[in-house]
Amino acid sequence: MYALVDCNNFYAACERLFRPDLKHRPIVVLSNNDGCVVARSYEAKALGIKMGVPIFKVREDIRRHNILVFSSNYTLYGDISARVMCTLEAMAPRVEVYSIDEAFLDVHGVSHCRDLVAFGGEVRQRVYQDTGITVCVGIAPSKTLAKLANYAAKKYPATKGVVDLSDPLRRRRLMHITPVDEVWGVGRRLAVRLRDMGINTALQLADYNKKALRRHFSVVLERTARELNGEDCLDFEQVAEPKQQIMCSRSFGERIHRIEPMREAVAKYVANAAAKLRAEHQRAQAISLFMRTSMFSDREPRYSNAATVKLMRPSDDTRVLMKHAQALVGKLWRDGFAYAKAGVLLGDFYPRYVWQPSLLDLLEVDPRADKLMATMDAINAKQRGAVFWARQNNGTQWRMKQEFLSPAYTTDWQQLPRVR
DNA sequence: TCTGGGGTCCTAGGACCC
DNA sequence: TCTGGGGTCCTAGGACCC
Repeated sequence: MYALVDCNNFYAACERLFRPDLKHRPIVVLSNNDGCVVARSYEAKALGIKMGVPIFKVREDIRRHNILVFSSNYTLYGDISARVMCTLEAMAPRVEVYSIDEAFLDVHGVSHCRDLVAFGGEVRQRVYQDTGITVCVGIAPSKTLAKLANYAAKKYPATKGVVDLSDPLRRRRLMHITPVDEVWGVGRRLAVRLRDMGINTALQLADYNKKALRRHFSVVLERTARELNGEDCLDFEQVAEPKQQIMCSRSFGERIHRIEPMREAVAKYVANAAAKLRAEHQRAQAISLFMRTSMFSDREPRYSNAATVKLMRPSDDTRVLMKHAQALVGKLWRDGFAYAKAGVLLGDFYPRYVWQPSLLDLLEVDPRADKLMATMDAINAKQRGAVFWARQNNGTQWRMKQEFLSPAYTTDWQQLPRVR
C-alpha cells in the first residue's frame, strides 16, 4: 500500500511563505529565462492561465488581473522541499522522494494498525505545521493508483485532500469518470492513439486486453493498465539509483552571434555539470555538446548540431572536461547564426574509485586534481558561485533572464526575511 | 520581440559475433 | 544459386515524467 504525497501549487506556495500579503492573490512562476508559466496559484488557474504557456501570450491577462509574476527560485524551492521530505521521513518507515514536490510513502505497515484516511490527514496537518506547505494524499495498492487517488484528492474538495482507494469498487467508480489522459504514464501522444481505439476513460484502459496493449503499444502501457487493476508493478526506490547522465543546458538571455560568449556559456555549463558529477561520486568518460538556433523563428536560418567525445579515462576534473568541451565548441560552431541555446551532457559513468586502467594506459593523472576540485566544491557549498572559471567571464549576454526573482529567504544570510 | 531544464525507459535497427 | 539461429552492444529516436 502506497501513499503519494504531493504539494499543492508548490512553487507558488513557496513564494507565499514569506509574503503573507500575497495570500489569495493570483501568482504565476516562470520557467528559467522567464520563458513559460510553470506554476500557478489557485487564483491564477481560475483566471484561465494555462500551464506551460509562454509569458508573452498572457501579458495582457497579467496586467488586467494584476497577477503577480515570479522567476523560478530553485534555491528556495529546493530548501523548502527538503524540509517537507524531512517531515515525511519522520512519519513513514520508507519514503521515495519522487520529485521536488512529491514523495511516495510505503504504508504497508501503517494499514495494519491505523485508519489510512486518518493517517493521511495527519500527514497533511504535520507538513503544514512544520513548513506552511499544503499537501494532498492519495492512498492505493499501486503507485499508478496512488497517483490517481492524489488527482482525485486535489480535484474534489469534499475529499478534504485525502483519498483512499483500497476499495476496488471505489477505484472503478473513480476511473469511470476520469479521462484516460489523467492516468500517470499516458501523455498527449498516447492519449490520442487510445482515444482512436475507443479508450476514453481510465476504466476502459484498466479493462482492456493486456496482450493487445503490449502488441499495439509497449510493455510500458501494459504495466500501467495492470497497475490500474491494483497490481503492484513498479519498484519502490527508497535510495535513488545513481544517475546515468548529467545535463546542464540553458537558453541564452539574448541570442549569441559570436563564438566568444558561446565559449563562456559552455564553460559555465561544464563547471555546473562537473560539480554535479562529483556530488554523485562518479566520473564520466563521455562528454557531449549541443548548440542550436531558436526552434520558433521561421525567418532566421536554422542550425542545430551535437557532438560527443570519448575520454581516454573517466574524469571528474573540470579542467579536463573543459578542454574537451571547448574543443567541441570549435568543432560545432558555424558563423552567421543567431544561437539561442547550448548544453553539455556527461555520460558513460564509472564510480569514482572503481576504474580498471589498461596496461597500455600511460596517461598521467594530476595528483592534485582531487584536492583542488574538493576545495572548490567546499568553497562553493558555503557561498554559491564564489569560485568560478575565468573562461566564464561572468558574461551578461548569455546569462538567463531572472527579472522577477524573489530572495533566497532560507539559504543566504544576506537575504533572510526581516521583521520590523 | 518574447516559447524551460532535467531526467528516465523502451524499441528498432545496424554492426558484429559464433 | 541456395544461405540459420541465436546472441550482444550501440545508437537514435520516441514516449513519458516533473
